Amino acid sequence: MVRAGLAPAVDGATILGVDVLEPRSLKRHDPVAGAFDALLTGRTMAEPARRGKFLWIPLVGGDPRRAIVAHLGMSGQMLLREPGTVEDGLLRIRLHIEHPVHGELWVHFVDQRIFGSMAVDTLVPTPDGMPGGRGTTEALVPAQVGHIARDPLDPAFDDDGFAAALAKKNTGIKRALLDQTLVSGIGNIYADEALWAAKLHYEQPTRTLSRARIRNLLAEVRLVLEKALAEGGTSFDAQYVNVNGASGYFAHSLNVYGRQGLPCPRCGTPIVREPFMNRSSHRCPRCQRLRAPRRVAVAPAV
DNA sequence: CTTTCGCCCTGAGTGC
DNA sequence: TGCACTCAGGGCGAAA
Repeated sequence: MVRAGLAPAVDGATILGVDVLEPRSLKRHDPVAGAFDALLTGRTMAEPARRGKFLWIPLVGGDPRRAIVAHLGMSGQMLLREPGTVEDGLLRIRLHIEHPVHGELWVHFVDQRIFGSMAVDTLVPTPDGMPGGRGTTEALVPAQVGHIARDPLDPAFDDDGFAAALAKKNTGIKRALLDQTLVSGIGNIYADEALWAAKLHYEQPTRTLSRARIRNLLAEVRLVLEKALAEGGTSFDAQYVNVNGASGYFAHSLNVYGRQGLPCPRCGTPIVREPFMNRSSHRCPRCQRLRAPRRVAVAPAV
């Protein structure tokens, strides 16, 4: 939704100037190729693309091809503003752009916790030759995003490859969902929601999941991601606004996340919250129990 | 090689 | 009232 909102304003626009108010917001930028502002000033942007939680805006022309890369972290936002707008102290980076139709605009990278960051990065070919991400037809992806898997809403996402990877892994299903090299775009909240919908325990070993269960889980993941996109994403920061400035809460749609002690919407059993990877997992203790594998692979007794 | 862990960061919230 | 402390999140490099 950030990408879709940004697209009409930046596609075809030229960058007139760059203000970096918080250098720490450039931690993804490798200065070897040049300074962030110098690489951007005077360049024209194409349509933004997205893969997982990374957003990038390709620059038109140039050799090598480059793109503005942004990771919004948890608290990051890309906001469109009229020039002269007063922004509060959370503004980290500003792009001053001029669009052939919309005229001059400011693009604000606002990030309270400085977990997100921006960079100028080179574009490299995708190994599978498919478009680099949603929003682009070019088979290019920023170098630093190359190891990130496609997200399940990407038409080029490989369902069978994902299932095959799960069969080989020795880990729990939630760890796999959060592993951005396997599948991207799923954070702690969406993982809990999708696992609840699929009636799976977060520690269910991936190798015990049948193809049918994996298919079902992927379908639930897609529903969660689509709902989140439609509602403008999840954020618990009260000042959350989308690219047009409208408020976008998702919290009212949550079935398990943050609902410990409250009844499971499906069976009424109180939701529990359990420590997991220095974070927490929420699940229904009745709907989401560990399942025995259908076929147990037992080593033959000697 | 695979898997796990700690750190980055800061405002909101909690407890004394 | 004020202070100390905890928590939340995604990605990355280090450690196991």
